[in-house]
Amino acid sequence: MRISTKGRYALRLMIDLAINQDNDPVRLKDIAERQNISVKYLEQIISILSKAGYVRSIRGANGGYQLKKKAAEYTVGMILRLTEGSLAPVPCVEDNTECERSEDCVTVEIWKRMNDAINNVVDEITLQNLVEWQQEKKSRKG
Amino acid sequence: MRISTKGRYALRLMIDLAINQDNDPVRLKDIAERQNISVKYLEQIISILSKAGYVRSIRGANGGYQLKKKAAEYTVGMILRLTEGSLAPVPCVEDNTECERSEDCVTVEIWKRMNDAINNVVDEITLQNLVEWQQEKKSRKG
DNA sequence: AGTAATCCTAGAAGAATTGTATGAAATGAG
DNA sequence: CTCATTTCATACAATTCTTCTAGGATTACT
Repeated sequence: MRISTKGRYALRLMIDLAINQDNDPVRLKDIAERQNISVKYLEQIISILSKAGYVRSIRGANGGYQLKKKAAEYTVGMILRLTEGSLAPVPCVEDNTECERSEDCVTVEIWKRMNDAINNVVDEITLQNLVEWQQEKKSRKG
Repeated sequence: MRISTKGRYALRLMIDLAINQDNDPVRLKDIAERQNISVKYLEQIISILSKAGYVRSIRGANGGYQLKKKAAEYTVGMILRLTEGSLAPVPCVEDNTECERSEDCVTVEIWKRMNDAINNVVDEITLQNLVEWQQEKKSRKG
């Protein structure tokens, strides 16, 4: 049960955007270097974030990306669900689609609790939290 | 981030074994019918459980499988981890293998919390709990 | 001996993951 | 206007994972 690189890279991308959010838009090229991810793969990932309206893109020379809203307004859950598709351990707990075995199914109680536990974590952590953790870590190091 | 059929079937298999645990060993054929899973796939799954010592197998005619221990002694976590491989959202939190980015990594905090949350759920639910839930459900249904 | 069960290994079809590759479109700079 | 730089769009390819199916070997009860 793994989070894929897509979701993990999306998080790092968003953190990078949040940290390097000055006046100028941030180029994918720079993010790619800092995060050690290929530009081409990042393009695909940010395209998802862009279509969802999470980031603003500026095309052409001196172009790049910016967060649309403040870092505190993005939760980890929003970002992961968007890029990963779903965080539910089984399909039936994410959209309450009943399966044909639901009459006899006891395991669904496991998945519900698991789902709640996961959501509790990812919906409570914001991008802002991550930025602060990053800065604390940096200051302790340096 | 899904639990695969392997893990889900393993759970249903173990629940079925726990419920139909009388004197006689339970045949895969019967479990397959009750759970609507192919015998051949069940063979592979129970082989994992058997090698781990979770079930006892009796070969030959009138053979089948039995739980080795009491249902209360198996947690959902034990069964899922065995069959799924790992429940950790990323590799680095399951065995504390440091990745080369750990110096700068803030997302690891997310994965740690997620991991703890998941483990909290699966390690607290026992096979016995599931059996009881099943029976309650059945009695409510009539 | 025959039947019914587990045991073992191989493999196959399809989907998901993790990217690359190619080029088009937009835009600022000179 | 042209060039360099950047985003945008789409295709596809290699690898792994998932989800089984198949065939036969082994064991043991009757």
